[in-house]
Amino acid sequence: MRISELARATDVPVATVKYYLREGLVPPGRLTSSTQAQYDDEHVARLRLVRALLGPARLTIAQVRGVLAAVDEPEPDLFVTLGRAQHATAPATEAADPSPALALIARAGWDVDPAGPEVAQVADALAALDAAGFAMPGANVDAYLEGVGRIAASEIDNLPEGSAAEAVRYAVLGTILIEPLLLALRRVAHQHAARRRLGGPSS
Amino acid sequence: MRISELARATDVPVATVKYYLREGLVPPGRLTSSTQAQYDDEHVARLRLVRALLGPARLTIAQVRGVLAAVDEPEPDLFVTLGRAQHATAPATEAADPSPALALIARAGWDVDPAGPEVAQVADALAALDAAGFAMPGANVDAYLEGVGRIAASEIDNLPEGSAAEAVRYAVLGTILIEPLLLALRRVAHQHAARRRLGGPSS
DNA sequence: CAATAATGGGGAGTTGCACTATCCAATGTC
DNA sequence: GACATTGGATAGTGCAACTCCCCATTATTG
Repeated sequence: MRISELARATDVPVATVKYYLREGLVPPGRLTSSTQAQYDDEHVARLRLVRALLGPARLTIAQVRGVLAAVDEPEPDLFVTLGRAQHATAPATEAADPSPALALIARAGWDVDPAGPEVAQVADALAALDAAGFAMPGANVDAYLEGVGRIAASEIDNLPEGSAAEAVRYAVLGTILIEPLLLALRRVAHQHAARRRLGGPSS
Repeated sequence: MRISELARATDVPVATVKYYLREGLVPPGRLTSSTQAQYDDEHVARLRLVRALLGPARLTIAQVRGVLAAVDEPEPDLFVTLGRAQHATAPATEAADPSPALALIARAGWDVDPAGPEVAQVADALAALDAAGFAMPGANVDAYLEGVGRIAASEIDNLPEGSAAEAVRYAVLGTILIEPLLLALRRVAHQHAARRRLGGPSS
């Protein structure tokens, strides 16, 4: 298919497709002449993925580039690849004090790299809560650790068995793309729980 | 304190404080003359809150305005207030098909307003996953519902008992400010679970 | 086969947002 | 009384993500 068909198939303006091509988010088509290139279903899929990462997942162009690089990498080591994708999506951290984060993680009994960017993100999140003057009710902490632990365990358990590349794709994209769903579900669950406790209008 | 002290206390440039005043995110100080106003600790707290919402929580100025309006409202009905804050932070939804979202919610057994913005957000998130060509392993769905349900139930159970205003503040801010923490914790939990299953390097 | 439309490629312009800089007259401070 | 600071307002900046436009070269069509 030509670029205009690719654009129509994904509902993305042609100019924007060209922009993504320039930015290297979508691989170039197969040139059949100096003014013609062929695109296929993989380009369609890639373009949709880019849109999802830029839209709902709210990544920047540079972050998308990093994530795609990690996915495209035929790296056999899932650990290394996941780490690279994490690093690509991690916002510039400003080195908050990691000790509260480490205390949390110790409480959960998780075995992780204390110096990794994931821990730094937790540290940042805790620092931001603190700076905003928001004291987290201690009773919620265990719920957070258990709920999140349950989710993450299931996700890792259900990684596709097949190729390493497929597992990488699932791990990287699942981490990022599922985030909006989890947050939205939490809000729905809030509504349900609030109704139970506060007796809001029943449906 | 004067504006320069307020700025120093919160580590926000004076020009930016003025900007927030103009935008109505921070209430004006008490004028003592035409070129002097007094600010107090509440202004400091408010300013820090605004920074947290604009920074880690990634809200826009307009969204912050909406959230603060909900928090400031002496509305006794927590339901109405939470709904208003949700609406303020909800990105412009483009009306995805709600049936997959409703199926999910039915599976969880939650009693919620099927036409509310929360459900629409779930619908959008599911549509985005679909558009990106990412098929969620079905086995994870229950983990998502259980994990999120556990978290939300704890949060609602632990709302402060005191004044309605305080409960509103906790509910609104907790919903928004905790999000980065949950996502960061999930990534840490991933690392832990991945180590268990894949035998990554142990710490 | 001539006229029209579309393409790849690339530079420049636009939009939206969150600031940031500058100005000014009126005050506060030393 | 000299100098810095303030509140208030307007204009400008920087960045990210597009979007527009141009051009020489094909493709398509009547």
